Amino acid sequence: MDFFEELRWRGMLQDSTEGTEKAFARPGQTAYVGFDPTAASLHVGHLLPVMGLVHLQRAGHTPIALVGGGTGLIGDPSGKREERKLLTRDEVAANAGAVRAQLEPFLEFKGVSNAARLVNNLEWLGELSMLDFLRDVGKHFPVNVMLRKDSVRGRLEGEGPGLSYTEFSYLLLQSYDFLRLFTDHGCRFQLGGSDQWGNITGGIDLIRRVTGKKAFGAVFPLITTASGVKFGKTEAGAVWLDPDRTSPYRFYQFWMNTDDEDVARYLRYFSLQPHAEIEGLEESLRDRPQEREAPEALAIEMTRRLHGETGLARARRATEILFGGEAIEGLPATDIEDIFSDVPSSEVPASALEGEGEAVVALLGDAGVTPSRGEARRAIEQGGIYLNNRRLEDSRTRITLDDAIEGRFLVFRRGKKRYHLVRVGTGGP
RNA sequence: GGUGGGGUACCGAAGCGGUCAAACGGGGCAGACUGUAAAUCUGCUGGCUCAAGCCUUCGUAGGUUCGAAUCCUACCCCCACCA
Repeated sequence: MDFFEELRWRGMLQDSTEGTEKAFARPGQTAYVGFDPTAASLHVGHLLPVMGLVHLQRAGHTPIALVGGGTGLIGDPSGKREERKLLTRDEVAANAGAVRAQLEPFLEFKGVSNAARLVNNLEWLGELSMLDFLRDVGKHFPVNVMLRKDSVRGRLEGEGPGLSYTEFSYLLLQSYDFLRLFTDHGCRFQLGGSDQWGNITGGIDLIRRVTGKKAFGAVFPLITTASGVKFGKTEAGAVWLDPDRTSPYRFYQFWMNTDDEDVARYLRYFSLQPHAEIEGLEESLRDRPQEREAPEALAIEMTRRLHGETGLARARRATEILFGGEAIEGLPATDIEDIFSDVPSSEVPASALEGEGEAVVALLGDAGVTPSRGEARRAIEQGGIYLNNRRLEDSRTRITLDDAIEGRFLVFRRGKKRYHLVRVGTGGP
């Protein structure tokens, strides 16, 4: 199965420019995707273009991941309603380094003939002189055409502050990137999210005007969720690839919690299992959804790929304890420490729990389990708070050292699955 | 620049001198049901408090009044039509 058929089977092809499929039919093509380092970590929303590169490489082509160390300094107006604040050079450089590391688990960067390459557009954009740029690149961009791009038009017609000259210029920079990759790396293809269509065709036009040659582009669909929430968002915020921001446990849980309606689509997007395997999971989802094979397989595969066997094992272990309904009191404190290392935690001095102890609502409010003491009281009265997996019955309960497991940990749970670990301090104020 | 209409809690939107912490809808949280799903149903949804109650909130700053989200003054910001 060639690259294009693969994308189609996976529902990953939103649109492509004319002739793209035919051009890809020849082996040994090179294609790129750009990632602007606007944050210190990629998040799951970036994963679809990443998977695009993965499938590209598996089909024998050469992927280039372009890190936008230069374009990240400018800011892409595509899909944005408002002008964004500029990041500093240091921020962008730091972010660019992180992006690079996060792509490693997905792509083969060495040891194969079609090894992935990683380039940073700061290499050429950084030394580009304004006058050269305007003469060599700007001359090829009719402003009337630029004004018709959705990314620009949306900002001009919409309400709000419009669009700065800086962001208006973004299209030229990304187009120039494509031109450079075309000439320097023989890269004829650019892939990206559907919001990148305008930028990609801009590059194709530039390549044609400058070199007279043809380049191609294809875009992936916007990932939707059945609940209408933006893909990759949870109550806790974005789901990051960086384990310091989103622990392997929570990353695993994110996939586990995927709506039934979305699981099949996500499997096709993200799973590298054989097609038959994926189809089998789809069948399982359809015929015996209560067994939850499909979301579990998805969670396992994604967590293993990003965080390795160790990360997966920890996530699984914590999941078993946290959702297996086991009594927490029987566990040794050392296990608790390990299992709950991924869960939000706070600390309380042992002295506060001596004697009369502390009112549970004060503890919950101060620890951030609930936003306020009042809400802690309400939650308890509604049966929504658990201590060491046992429901609290009375909002006037006081917590003493006796409640702590081995005198060290209090495991609170809000609702079905939001845990919080309170460590009992060894002393001090 | 002229004329008219607005700015209410997370969002939308009622209220137009006291009974307003503020209707209603959405969102959020919890409970029941389940499969760590969806849908549905129920409850809660400013803070402190066991509670009575107290404190903060209706664009901003003043004022009138026993009492203001509601009336007056100034200011800021939005929207519509006109120029």
